[in-house]
Amino acid sequence: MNIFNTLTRKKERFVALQDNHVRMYVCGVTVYDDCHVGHARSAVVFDVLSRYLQHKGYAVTYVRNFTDVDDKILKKALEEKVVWTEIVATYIDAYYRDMNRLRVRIPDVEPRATQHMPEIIDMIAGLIQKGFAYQVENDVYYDVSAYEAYGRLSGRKKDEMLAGARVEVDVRKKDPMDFALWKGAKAGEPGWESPWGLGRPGWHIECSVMSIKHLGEIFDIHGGGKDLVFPHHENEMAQSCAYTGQEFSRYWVHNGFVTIDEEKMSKSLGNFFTIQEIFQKSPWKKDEQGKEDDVTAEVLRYFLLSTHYRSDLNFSDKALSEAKSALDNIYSLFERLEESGQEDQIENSRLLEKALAEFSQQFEQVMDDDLNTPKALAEFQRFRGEINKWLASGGLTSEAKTQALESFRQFGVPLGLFQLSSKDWSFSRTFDESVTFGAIANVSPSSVVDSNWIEQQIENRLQARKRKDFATADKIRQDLASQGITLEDRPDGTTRWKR
RNA sequence: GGCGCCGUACCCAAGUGGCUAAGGGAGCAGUCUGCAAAACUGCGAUUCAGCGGUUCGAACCCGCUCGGCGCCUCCA
Repeated sequence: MNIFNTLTRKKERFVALQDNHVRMYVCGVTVYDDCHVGHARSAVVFDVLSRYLQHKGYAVTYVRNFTDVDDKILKKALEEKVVWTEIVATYIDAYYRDMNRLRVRIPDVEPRATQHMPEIIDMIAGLIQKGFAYQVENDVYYDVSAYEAYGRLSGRKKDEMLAGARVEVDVRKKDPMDFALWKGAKAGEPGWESPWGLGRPGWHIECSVMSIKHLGEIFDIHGGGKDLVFPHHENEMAQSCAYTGQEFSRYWVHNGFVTIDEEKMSKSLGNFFTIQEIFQKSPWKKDEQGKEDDVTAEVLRYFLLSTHYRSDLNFSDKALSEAKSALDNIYSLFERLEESGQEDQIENSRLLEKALAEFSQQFEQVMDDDLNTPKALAEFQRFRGEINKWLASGGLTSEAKTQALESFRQFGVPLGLFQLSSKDWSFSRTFDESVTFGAIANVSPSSVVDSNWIEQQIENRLQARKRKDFATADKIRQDLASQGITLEDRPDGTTRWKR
């Protein structure tokens, strides 16, 4: 497959370092707050990358870290007046909760900075020894002037960046671009024993240490959001290459932002939605059995994959409901494919086989092209259209239907889509257009009109229809409609309602 | 100030040198239905922000202009 490499700024043919084994490292999160949709995107994108590599037959070793000691965590602990480790525990739990709901697979290794202190200290000591780092009081800095390739990943030159640097420069640093490898502990801060006194690692060093430890000095893929390109990944690469004297990651993969009104979703702008609140406010919630999140997760994943991973993606209620509508079509096809077929429709069934071969070939081709998930979804939709036409013109054999359904499920696996039962999906149709993820806080739509009363009205209407008293039946429908409730009569005689 | 990305139908979004410019949403029409809803079918850009250039040929390459965004500071 081909993948866009930030390092070379072009699509490159992906060749694994070792036969069919792919080693990938993705920067996870700093656990000091709930994750928002931007984090969800990154998680889903790399989830799909790892799934697709597996689909292609690679064995994948996927490492994703937790940054579990850092300034933001300590700040949060002070604000909340709790021990910093409690902040870490709380948000790691929250992270797992969100990732599970999004059906993001758990990586093979999830290392934490605090569990790698001896290795971190070793690497820093090694960098000092090789002349790439220097100590100032209780801090250690990486010396960018000792590493001439600095700026290679992000495509910038040290001098050019200086012009616009808006940061207050620590005068003790040799070069303003030098960054901390080790930070001496100030009073009240946690610290680990080191040759430079009590302290904690700088942000970038942990990823170098943990990727090298778990994947080796050279590995295949290093990923993250595009905001990590500079300075995080630039620094990681500089210190790793300086330390090992070799290449570090061979392919650097970065996903685009999630935006709100075309502006980057971020904590500082305050324009973010947490994954948790998306699920809580979801209009597609079901009330029973803990399955309530499946539909929302499916919608969110479809939405996140409907734009190419390197482009920015604008988040809105409208975009989510469009994803829901697109999925409705797929799942309603599933319902029809689950019904028994017409055994004499051999010709259509033969055409289906041909279309299926073409679909699977197209799917791989577009996914091979830098993980073109929007096009992959378009291929699914196109295939759906073809099947519908055969279904409308005579039908398909039961065998063909089963085969078609299984293809959707099989090729849905790399995307983490199309795995729900059509039944679970169809009973989720409770979309309420008045629900706005941002505006409506804790108003449950069902609190407006009592559902028991609605059920009673539906029963009354059913009786009226049985007597062929359509005037009464229609009046009941209209009354409900005036309160924003739509009724839907099913072929099996039951009536479904939605607000 | 430096570096970079983007601008495709009413909306979202693929396509990045040559077959009819994918797909989804919305809309409209039809099928189905007691009526509806849902679903299904059909319709929909002579045109790709604007201008100029390269080329036998450009939405795709080059230049300029306009508009939007990002990184250079913690950030997925």
